[in-house]
Amino acid sequence: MKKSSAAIKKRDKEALIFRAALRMIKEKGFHKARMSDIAREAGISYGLVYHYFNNKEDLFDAILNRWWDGLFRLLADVSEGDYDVHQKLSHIIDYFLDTYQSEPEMVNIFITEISRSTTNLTSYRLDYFKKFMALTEAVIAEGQKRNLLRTDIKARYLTYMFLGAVETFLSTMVLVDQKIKGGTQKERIAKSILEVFLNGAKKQKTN
Amino acid sequence: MKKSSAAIKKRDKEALIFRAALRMIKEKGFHKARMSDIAREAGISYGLVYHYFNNKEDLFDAILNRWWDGLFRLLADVSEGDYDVHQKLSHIIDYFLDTYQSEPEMVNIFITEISRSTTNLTSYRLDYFKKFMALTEAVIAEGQKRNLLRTDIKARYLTYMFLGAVETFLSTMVLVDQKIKGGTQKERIAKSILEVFLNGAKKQKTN
Amino acid sequence: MKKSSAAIKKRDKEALIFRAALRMIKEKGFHKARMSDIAREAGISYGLVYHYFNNKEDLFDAILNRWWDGLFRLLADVSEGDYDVHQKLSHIIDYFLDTYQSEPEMVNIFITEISRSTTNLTSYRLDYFKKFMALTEAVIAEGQKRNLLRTDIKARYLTYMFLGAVETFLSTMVLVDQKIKGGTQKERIAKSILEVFLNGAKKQKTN
Amino acid sequence: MKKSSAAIKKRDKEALIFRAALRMIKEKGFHKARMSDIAREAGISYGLVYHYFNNKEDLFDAILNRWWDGLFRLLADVSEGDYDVHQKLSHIIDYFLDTYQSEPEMVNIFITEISRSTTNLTSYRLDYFKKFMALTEAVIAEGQKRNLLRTDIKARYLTYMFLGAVETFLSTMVLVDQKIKGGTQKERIAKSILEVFLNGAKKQKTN
DNA sequence: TATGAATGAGGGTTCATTCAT
DNA sequence: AATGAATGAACCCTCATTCAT
Repeated sequence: MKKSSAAIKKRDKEALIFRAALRMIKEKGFHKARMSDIAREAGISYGLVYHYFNNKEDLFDAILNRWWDGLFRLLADVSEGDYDVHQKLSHIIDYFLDTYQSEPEMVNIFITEISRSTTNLTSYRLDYFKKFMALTEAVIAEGQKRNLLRTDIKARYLTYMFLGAVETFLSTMVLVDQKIKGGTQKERIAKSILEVFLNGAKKQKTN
Repeated sequence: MKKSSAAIKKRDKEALIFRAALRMIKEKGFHKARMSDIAREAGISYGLVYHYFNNKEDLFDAILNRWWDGLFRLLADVSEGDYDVHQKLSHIIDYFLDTYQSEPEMVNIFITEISRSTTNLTSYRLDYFKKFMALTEAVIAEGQKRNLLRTDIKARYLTYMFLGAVETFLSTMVLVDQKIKGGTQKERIAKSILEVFLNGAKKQKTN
Repeated sequence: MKKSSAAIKKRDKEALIFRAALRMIKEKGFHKARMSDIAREAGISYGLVYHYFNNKEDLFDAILNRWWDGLFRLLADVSEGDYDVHQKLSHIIDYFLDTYQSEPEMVNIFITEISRSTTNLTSYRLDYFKKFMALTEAVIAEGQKRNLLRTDIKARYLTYMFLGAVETFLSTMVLVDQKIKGGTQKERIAKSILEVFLNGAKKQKTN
Repeated sequence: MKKSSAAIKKRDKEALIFRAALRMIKEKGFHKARMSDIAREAGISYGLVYHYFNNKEDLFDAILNRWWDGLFRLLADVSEGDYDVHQKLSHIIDYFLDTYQSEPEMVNIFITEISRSTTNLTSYRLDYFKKFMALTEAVIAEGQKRNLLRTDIKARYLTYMFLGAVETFLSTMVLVDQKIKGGTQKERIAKSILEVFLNGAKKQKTN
């Protein structure tokens, strides 16, 4: 009992620091977030952070791993599931928007420090990114094979279009620190992204 | 005469430092690019940088201003010009892709340090970003008014879709340091973006 | 009974830590040997070290005391014993070489951290060193008085010569972490030291 | 002119820091001597030390290199010179004693941080030490070959005896921070070392 | 203009020591 | 006795910025 309760405590403190790091890195960016900021935010002493994480880089990696783990799990679920492309893409969109609601800092960091930052980009981090692109591209390509998506445009390009749309919605919300108000707004955004991606922005003549 | 030639010299040296800063910030990011790196890259002593720019922040602002100036000029030209939406959007896409070809560092910095970075974001920098969004949105909204774009989706959302596509194409190229090979590839990318944005990714039944 | 068995246990744990400290200090030096290293080496938690030793300095002192105690006991035995100088010096040499065989860490620490280190030198530690020198000098001086050693050179200088030889043999072995292989090598070394110290390095004419 | 005078200034400041480092490392040892101590001792600001030396380790290496350079030069001179063994050994002794008079900190550091410290011992530093031993041994071995030194004891052991004597004289002086008073004391010490090393400590019967 | 020496405020990390359990 | 979480004072090093020349 003692051991497991201590283990739980250890986990808790780790999570405490983890969340404080999320907040501070979101607020100041990885570079400007000082270890002392994180410690203060977590309400603990300076040195204790180093009890739980080897160094700043490791703490950052822990955050990245959590992000990628969640995303890859979702992509695996989606890939394996028996959905058509529209549903799969819909799930992906939902995942991003849901995560943005439940863990805005996480998404913020993904957008600002991972998705677009060459600065923090070590090669293995780039690999994660490529894997993410590739998995999404696989979904798109499968849609093309099943004749659900146009084939006159490379799957890769369609992927850019799709993820670009998702990211920019998120980016803008991140940039202005916008909150998604309730489920309705989220659904409207999700629907818009999917709609335009699938059917385009052009006014149909027959409308 | 002397004066003006001195002025030209001053301009030249300023430009020299400016370009060196572009390269270094692209390579290392704003935070990790040291003033001494920039000076070395420019082939001058690092004290001299301070003759031409008050400090690192100012140097960065100079870069941002040049970027925004170019972009706003383009948007102004496009807005005032007598084009339909498709052409206007096409011009915007071309501007980004052309600039990426002629000044890849500039676009790189826009993507990594401006577009997505909350870290470097002072409020006046955010204002520039909002203005950029607003101008693009105006183009889109005008397209809706002229019945060329669907109206069941907010102009803002369509704007996100459009810019998201552009940005993600650029981002990916930036991320892997990809060069655009010749005009054909550029045209194919431009066409893809516009095509999908306007007509969607869905395979048409009657095709 | 309980008490004494507890006392024995206490002694045991103390000895455990002591030996671990010996090994780690030998390996890393006093400064670089962390309390946590010592605890890990001893197989206990690092808080526990502080139950047995007040602090790192005290732990170090415990080591020094053990060293000096052994050495002073030997010197006392030798001084009081009814040996001639040659035998006395021979015993001193043997003591060092024997200890190097049985407790190489101890000798290592003596050489690297005590004998030559002004860094770890508090004044009372210097006193020990002076006492050691003085006791050895007494042996030498007695040899001079008994007309067994030359008197045209100060006893102090002869002492330096003698101890210098012993120390350098040990130092070199310590430096390259050399093991003394068997009793023969030890005897040869001991003989060499004594021989050269007493009779010099010069080739005798009559040889 | 300007350049060379600047170069001289640079050298001067470097030497200033070098000497301050010598003093502080002598006083506190390499580990306890802080970079800030050295800067203060040199009368300059903290960061300037890093203008002249990359880091603490480099500063230490600069000291070591100066020491070994001097010593190896002496040994080369001695080896190549047309002296007999006695004179050669005499020159080596003189070098140590002279250096101790002119640069006591240097010798102190050699004794405390190099000669006996396994802590600061990287492999290339050990190599220097071995080279030093080997060069001295070569002198001794040559003496044996020319029938000037006894051959019944390994050259290596004789070398230990010789260097041990020198080092212990120096060590003791270093330990008690003793100054060599004038040339006479130095000569007496030098004579004692050589005398005892060559002819031994034993009282000659025929005296 | 131009140089690069000089400054010093940080910030990351280590580790002896204390303390609650 | 025993654990290891918690603390925080040091200490190394970086780098934007200033300044004498």
